[in-house]
Amino acid sequence: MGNDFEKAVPRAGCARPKQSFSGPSVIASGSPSQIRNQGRPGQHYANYHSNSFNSEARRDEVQSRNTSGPNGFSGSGNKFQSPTGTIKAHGGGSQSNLRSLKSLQAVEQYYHTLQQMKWGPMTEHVLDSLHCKIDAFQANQVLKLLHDHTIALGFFQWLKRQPGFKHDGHTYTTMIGILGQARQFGIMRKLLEEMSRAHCKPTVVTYNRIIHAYGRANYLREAVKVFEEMHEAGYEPDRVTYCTLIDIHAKAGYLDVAMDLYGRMQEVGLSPDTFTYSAMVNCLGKGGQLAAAYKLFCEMIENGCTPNLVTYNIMIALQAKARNYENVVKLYKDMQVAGFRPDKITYSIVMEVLGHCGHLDEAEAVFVEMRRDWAPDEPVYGLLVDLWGKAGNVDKALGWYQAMLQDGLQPNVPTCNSLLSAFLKINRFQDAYIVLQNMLAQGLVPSLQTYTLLLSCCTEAQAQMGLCCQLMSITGHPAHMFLLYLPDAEPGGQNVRDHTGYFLDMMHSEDRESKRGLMDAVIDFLHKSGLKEEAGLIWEVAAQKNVYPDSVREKSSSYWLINLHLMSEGTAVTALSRTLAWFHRQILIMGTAPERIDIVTGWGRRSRVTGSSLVRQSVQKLLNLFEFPFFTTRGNTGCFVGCGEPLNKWLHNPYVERMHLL
DNA sequence: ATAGGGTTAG
Repeated sequence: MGNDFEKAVPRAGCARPKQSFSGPSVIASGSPSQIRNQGRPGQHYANYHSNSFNSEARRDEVQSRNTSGPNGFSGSGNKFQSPTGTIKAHGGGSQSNLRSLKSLQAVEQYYHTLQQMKWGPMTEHVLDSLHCKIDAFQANQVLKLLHDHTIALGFFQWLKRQPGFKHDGHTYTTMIGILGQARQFGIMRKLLEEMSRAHCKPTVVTYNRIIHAYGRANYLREAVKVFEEMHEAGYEPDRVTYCTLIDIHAKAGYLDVAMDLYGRMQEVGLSPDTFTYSAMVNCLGKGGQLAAAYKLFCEMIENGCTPNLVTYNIMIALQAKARNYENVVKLYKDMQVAGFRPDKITYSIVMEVLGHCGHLDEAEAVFVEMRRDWAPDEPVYGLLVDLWGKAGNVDKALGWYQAMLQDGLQPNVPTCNSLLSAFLKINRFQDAYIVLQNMLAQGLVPSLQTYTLLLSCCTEAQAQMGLCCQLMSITGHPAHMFLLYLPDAEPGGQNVRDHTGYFLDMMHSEDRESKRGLMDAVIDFLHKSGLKEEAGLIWEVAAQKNVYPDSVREKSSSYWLINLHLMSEGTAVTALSRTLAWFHRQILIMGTAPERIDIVTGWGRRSRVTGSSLVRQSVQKLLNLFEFPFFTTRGNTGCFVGCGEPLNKWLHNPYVERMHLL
């Protein structure tokens, strides 16, 4: 099944506004077209992004990126340290230094004016009253500092009306980039057209930004279309174009497409650079091919391409996740020998490793060490909240949450999720309720992860289901409507397929991991609630939509791998049953049968102890019950293998189609 | 003349 999906051109949807279910009545009676027509732009998701990073934090990032070279020294040259970050000023020489200073003042004036307000009729008057001439170069510098797209666009349009001012390719490209990041695709496109009319032809950079914007919002088809458009318009894609395409395809679960692009890039004579290598190392590692990732990392060095801090962080994180601690320590040292000081991300990776090994005190010690070089940010505090919460020590988790507030930081959604999860874990529902209410009161919009952890809790704590449901309901997340109005499966199940399809389309721009997490929780929940037919149908739709790209693949000709490794118990059983049923149908329809099937359960998602996995146990039970002819290989008791004639014979049984109902 | 894009934690 997976192979068909993976081979095909990415089918991740096309660009259209995100929709949200507008209310129960729509869904209850919901024909698909009704839902479509009544959908309105998803406020929910727009908010999520403006909340998850405040502009202060982002500026901080920009600053640290710009100022620290490999050794933490700031670059020399004509740079001014200013409150708005490092701005490279005009030319050289003492005469031009004065000019630079004036130019800088203009940039600062406009920036400070714009930063303080929302865009409104008054803003223009204030800008007019500055009586300060500005050219396209300076305007571009101001634009780069503005993260709010409404303000940026307001300023951009105001500039057009200034006598003597003319936008150029840079200001257009920067504006297009800001709009793209804010997912304002319509306006972005308009501006691209306008650009040609204004005699500023777009460049490769302009196209790259657009491709990136679509890709990060998960509109892969659209991103590829722009890539083709660009080609037809006579532009040659460069390293950045390829790097962007590689990254977005890998993130969306199309690792093979990413690999293919990597090859094509080299065929046209573009050698990979540090960014491209980093992206590739990351996507191989995340795709479960750690050995290949490390090989590429070494190859990169052999080819004379130096890893940067990000590359090291990626490689360290991958080794940490695979629990190869010796490699972690080695890379950590190599990184410092290469002249890079650990940054907040490096420290976070180390802290997380320590936390997961149960050494929370040492994780705290690393926090103290980090503090010597960096001001802790929200994610670092959030990590400690999470680690203590997972360790079951909610007092410590709360302590770190409060330390974060005292440090003047605003909590964000992931951190609240960690705290919420900590309370749920020890069944303190009243406190969980307070956390959730607090989130809402602060204008934080519960995320897919919030809903997912509540639903998982609901599945586990059967006795407290009512309380969990209450919590799920007050999140206001569309996933709740999806579950609440899930219809009973009609024969053939088309109604459930449609319902699920529309929900997943709505969740389009969420990242794949989050979607997988939610679908996993939903399927597990339904399976355990006895709605097995529905669970099976939902799994099929999710698989079709590439939410589980790694679950089924043809390793070599007629040799298939079913990977249940990252799934919950209910999902694993459902996925396995439906996949075997698919093989059954393939035999009947196409006459093609697999020669061998490996069913990999790993140790299961929640197990920390080798060999004691709930997933493995349930899968084995299921296989035994249906007399699936399997054996296990030496050294891997979590892998069930079926092959040859016994497998073929077994797959012919009609009951294979109904396995998931048991 | 000057400037613009892509990679990592939660």
